[in-house]
Amino acid sequence: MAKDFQSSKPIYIQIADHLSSQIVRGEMRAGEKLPSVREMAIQSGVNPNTIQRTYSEMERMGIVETRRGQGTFVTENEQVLKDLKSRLQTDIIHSFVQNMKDLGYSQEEMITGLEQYLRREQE
Amino acid sequence: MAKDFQSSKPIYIQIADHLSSQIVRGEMRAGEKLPSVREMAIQSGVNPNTIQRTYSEMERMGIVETRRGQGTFVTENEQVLKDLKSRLQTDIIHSFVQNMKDLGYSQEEMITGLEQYLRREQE
Amino acid sequence: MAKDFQSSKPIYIQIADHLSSQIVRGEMRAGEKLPSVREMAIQSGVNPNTIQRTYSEMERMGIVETRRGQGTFVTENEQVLKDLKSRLQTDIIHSFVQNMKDLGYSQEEMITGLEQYLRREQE
Amino acid sequence: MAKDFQSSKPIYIQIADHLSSQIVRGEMRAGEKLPSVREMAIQSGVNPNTIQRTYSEMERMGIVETRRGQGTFVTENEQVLKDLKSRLQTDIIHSFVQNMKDLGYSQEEMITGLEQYLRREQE
DNA sequence: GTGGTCTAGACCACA
DNA sequence: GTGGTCTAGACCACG
Repeated sequence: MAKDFQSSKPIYIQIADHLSSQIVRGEMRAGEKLPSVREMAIQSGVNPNTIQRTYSEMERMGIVETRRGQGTFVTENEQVLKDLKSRLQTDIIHSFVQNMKDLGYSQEEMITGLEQYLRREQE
Repeated sequence: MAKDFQSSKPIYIQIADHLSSQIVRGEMRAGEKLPSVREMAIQSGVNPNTIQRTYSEMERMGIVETRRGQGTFVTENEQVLKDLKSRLQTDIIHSFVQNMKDLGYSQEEMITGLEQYLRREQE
Repeated sequence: MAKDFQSSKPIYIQIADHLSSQIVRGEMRAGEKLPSVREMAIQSGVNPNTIQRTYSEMERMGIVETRRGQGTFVTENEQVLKDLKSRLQTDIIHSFVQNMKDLGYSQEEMITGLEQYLRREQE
Repeated sequence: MAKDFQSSKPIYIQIADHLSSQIVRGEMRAGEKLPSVREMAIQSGVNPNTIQRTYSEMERMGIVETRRGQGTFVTENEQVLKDLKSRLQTDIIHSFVQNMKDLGYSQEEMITGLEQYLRREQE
């Protein structure tokens, strides 16, 4: 049972994001079966309806396919997964740059700021 | 009237973020008076309650001070503003690094990814 | 209270279809406010959650926009409504033609079959 | 193995519809033997239970008859097959007219719309 | 007041 | 067993 959700985002989105990360990182392969709605609900310590919603959302995005009576599977369309990864990456970078720009940082400052942060983190 | 809010974040937060950016960038100076709630509401095309909430939130963070009968002012405590800028910057970098890590990127990939993005943007 | 739903399709889809028809037929105009979730739930004799789902689905399709704390409105993007109407019409005709073809009917037979049906209906 | 089922309809219905079309079009004649459940399952790449259900459904509608130990056969009652065809046709036309009416089209517009669609298709 | 999320528990169709 | 729908009732953030 893992119940560490931040209150800001909906739980069903947080779980979807988490699963998407796993898929994008290759921890779950194309065609692989996801835990059943009920099982995942127990694992995550939430109501099955919430997982249902997670899976629906992911299906809507094409990340996952459901086969009736069989379960939910990572899409076998590798192109979708590739696109997903690059889209996610671009979104993250884009919002980073946007936010830094709003704060008045130049492009150089963004890079040095990031490098400093990473150096500090390594210690 | 400017009504271009993205649906994801609460409007009162979006406005607070926008004002904070202006202050941090130095477009609004310490001690400067902000528009009245009513005026700001008209400018933004938004319900005065929403602006009220924006100002309350910013006061809670120590960014602005309200003086009864006079209005709302950017804090004159320069230290707070400095801290604000560095905190905002750290938050942005932190969430960037976290998100990229979730996608499976290494520290080097984060930097090169950012550099590529910026290079592409310049063209 | 109106509870005449066919069992085959999900209720939330049937309601969405019904609302879409009304919008497409011009009975609801662009920008017009839909009944609140709770009110619509009472009108339709279903649970508010079901209407919630109806509205979400319609928003996903771009037919409707929700403004926080204000309600749900028919989109003001007239182009979307035009496209919707033509898409719905094409879909209907397409599946009609496909089904008739599967039964072995020629194009002429489809038209005469339809004309006969309509003539019979008028009496 | 043919696994191209649209997700909306149950698979066993899709197969039943497909078989019914073949029978109505005369590709399968009265009294002809259908593939065994097991064989059909392999052909369709589907669970035998699903085919079983298809055949049951078709027997319920009087389209096929199962003879113990021999298999499943298209009914030899030609009247049933005639009725089936006309019933299927009427159903298709009926739902077409109903749907078009819901969209606000007049009878004339239904016919011209259909004619236009067919003309476009021919090119 | 509005829409959005979540839980609990139930029932159904499908494979 | 699987996913999908629905109800009942609750709580929350937003405007």
